[in-house]
Amino acid sequence: MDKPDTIPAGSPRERILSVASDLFYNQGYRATGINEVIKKSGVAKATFYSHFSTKEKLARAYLELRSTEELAYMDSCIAAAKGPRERFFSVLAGIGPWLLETDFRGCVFINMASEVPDHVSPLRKAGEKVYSATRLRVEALCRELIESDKARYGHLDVDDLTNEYMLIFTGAIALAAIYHDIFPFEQALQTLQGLVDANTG
Amino acid sequence: MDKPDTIPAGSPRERILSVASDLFYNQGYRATGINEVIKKSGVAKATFYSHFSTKEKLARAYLELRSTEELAYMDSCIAAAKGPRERFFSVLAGIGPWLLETDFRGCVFINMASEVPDHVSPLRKAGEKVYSATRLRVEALCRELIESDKARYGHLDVDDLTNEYMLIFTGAIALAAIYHDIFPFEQALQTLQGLVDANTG
DNA sequence: GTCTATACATAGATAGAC
DNA sequence: GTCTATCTATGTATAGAC
Repeated sequence: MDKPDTIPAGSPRERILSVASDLFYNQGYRATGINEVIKKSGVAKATFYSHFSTKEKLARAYLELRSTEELAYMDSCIAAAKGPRERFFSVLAGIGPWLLETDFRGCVFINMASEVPDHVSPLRKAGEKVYSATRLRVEALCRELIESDKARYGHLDVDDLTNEYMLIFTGAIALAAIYHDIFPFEQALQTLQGLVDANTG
Repeated sequence: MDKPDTIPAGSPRERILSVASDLFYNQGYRATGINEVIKKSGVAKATFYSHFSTKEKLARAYLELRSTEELAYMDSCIAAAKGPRERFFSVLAGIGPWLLETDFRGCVFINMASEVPDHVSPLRKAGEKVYSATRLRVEALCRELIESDKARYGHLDVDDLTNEYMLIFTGAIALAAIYHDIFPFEQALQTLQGLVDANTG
């Protein structure tokens, strides 16, 4: 079960992080033991502890890695989209494939936060940072959309739209995890369309 | 730390459940040991195991208890509200005080799901049930609102509005946990108002 | 870097005396 | 129901030989 039959490539540190990232996310932080990480990484115990002196340090590196990866993925989704309207939807649209890939395991940072009682722990702050960084991107896209067509989107408020976007975005991830299904994501896309297509009287 | 200095009242089973409910929610499911529950409940080990043969059984009872409590709270919020419009907002409005009480620890069921890898576990199904039950209530309130004033709300679709409500509702709880702050809840209320007050052209 | 051994605590769970 | 003792596994972490 925890034999190193498939050891990932790379340096010891990369292997450890890769394995930990997988296990922490897919079976939970506290459910994952250091020994399991060590065995599946194919490193020696001393090697592990030379790179990560405590489990919490490893968890920090895990969250750091995921932050980088997820923001990079988000940026790639934005970059691939053409025009203000498609770009606007791209952040939310991007989580569709991601939900399928991750088998609806939910948000890395919300999941970690639920296992960390101390609300000033660095393990909780990581989530705050990622959501703030996400919000910055969404806000820019909202502004871009509104200014791209004042006649059509001029009635919308950047801050309000950004808030709504973040709520729907986060809600879709959480509900998809609860229902283990893609439908909340589709509802979210539909809702977002309704928000920008509704006219004020 | 785990001494029974404040043992709750009631039968052994009630005491165990009460303590477990507190600990599972506030410090996490896997972070909470059976021994800790036993000590803080002020029961003997054999007594504990006579009521709950495994930790998972205790977790099921915990989720059952929380389901009942939360739906009852929701119903009381609805019942206390006057008129279709206030009733419509009451479900979302009710989580404001709840967020403060729980110190933004997030959703009981999402938190548990994040610690349970097996997506067919009963511990995950409990969350699905509660969200479905919540959705039923929200749907009824949406229908009630729309039919209460066809001129004002007649352009709204019950299913769409319900979907949006659930996304915003869930997103607010998750974001409040991430930010450890009430502001996502306030944004959610504002968003919900915008949804029902916007006119179609 | 590798390996084995081992520390010490705690996990979930059981047994037996009262 | 109570109590203490104990089992076995696993947790995090350290030490020492190679």
